[in-house]
Amino acid sequence: MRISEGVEWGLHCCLTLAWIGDDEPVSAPRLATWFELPPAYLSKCLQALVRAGILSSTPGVRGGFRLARRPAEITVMDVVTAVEGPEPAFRCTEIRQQGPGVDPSAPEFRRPCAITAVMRRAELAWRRELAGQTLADLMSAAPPQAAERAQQRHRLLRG
Amino acid sequence: MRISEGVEWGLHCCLTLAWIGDDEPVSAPRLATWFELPPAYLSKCLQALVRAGILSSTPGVRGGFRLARRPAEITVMDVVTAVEGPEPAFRCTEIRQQGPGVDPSAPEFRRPCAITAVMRRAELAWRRELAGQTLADLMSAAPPQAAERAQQRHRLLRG
DNA sequence: GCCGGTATACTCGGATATATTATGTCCGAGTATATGTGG
DNA sequence: CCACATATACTCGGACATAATATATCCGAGTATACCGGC
Repeated sequence: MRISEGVEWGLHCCLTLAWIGDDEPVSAPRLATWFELPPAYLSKCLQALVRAGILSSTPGVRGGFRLARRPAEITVMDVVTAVEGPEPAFRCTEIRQQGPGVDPSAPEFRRPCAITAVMRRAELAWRRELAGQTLADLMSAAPPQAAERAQQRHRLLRG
Repeated sequence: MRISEGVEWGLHCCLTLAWIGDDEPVSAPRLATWFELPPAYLSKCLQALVRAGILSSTPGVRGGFRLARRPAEITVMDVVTAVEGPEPAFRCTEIRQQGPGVDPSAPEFRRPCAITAVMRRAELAWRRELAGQTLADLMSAAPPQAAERAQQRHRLLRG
């Protein structure tokens, strides 16, 4: 089990965009040099965020990405789901119905097995935590230097 | 993000072993035909459970695996950790310290970033749920037919 | 009939391949800007 | 000097390679059983 790096990248980029504000978009190569990340692959992750409606992209020579909603309306869960996909981490393959001498149409199999129930409940608790934190919460939780650095860098790279 | 199938297999096998009882061990090939799983790979997963102290293995012609502790002393978290490994799912690579014009020795970097904190908290909630459920809980949550089928199959395959 | 030695069949355990997924790269379509030109 | 057409540089977006990991397989070391021969 392993959360892809794109999640971390996406969260940091969203936070950066939140600090910069909506005045003008930031391009993927700029964000990549920002964090020393491979530009093309970061672009791929940002595209996923656009498809999820978290970011909005504007093409053109001064285009780039910006937040599609206000920071208080974007949860960490939204970003994680956008990058990782909506499927649950634990996927029951119903091996309890396999093997010799088992009737898959038995009524006991109408309900999910106890193992799946526990795993789903745990994953729900995980999602609940992530859904309870918005980008606005992260902004206030981070040290002030982080916001300053973001805005400073923005002015710097903007030229 | 995706939990490996070995977790599901390990949990089902542990539950089966709990129902069968400690009177005699069950071999990996037998458990494999049980659930129609690849025997060698299932063996690999069971070995991980042995290394974690969840199962005890006995070699020899009538050997196999059995629970090393009582079902009430084995949590779902134990099994998941044994199969998936102890590392957290989210691994912060500290990209906040990367990029031009950042001093990695700045005091603000002594504390983990807000993103990592949220991800860790969520993962902790996930682990807490899994640690709160033992094999004994699963046994009582499952329908009675499951326990019956396990014992019946055990007698059947034992010959 | 009983005991000891031996061969055997079955077990786990780790080293070795393959498949799938995540990571990384590349190039084309499109757009706002800057430039040059004519009026 | 102003308006317009055009060329351009930069953007996103998706199709195409590579690397890492999960999945699957194989074979060797070891042990309890079963068998066989001797006493």
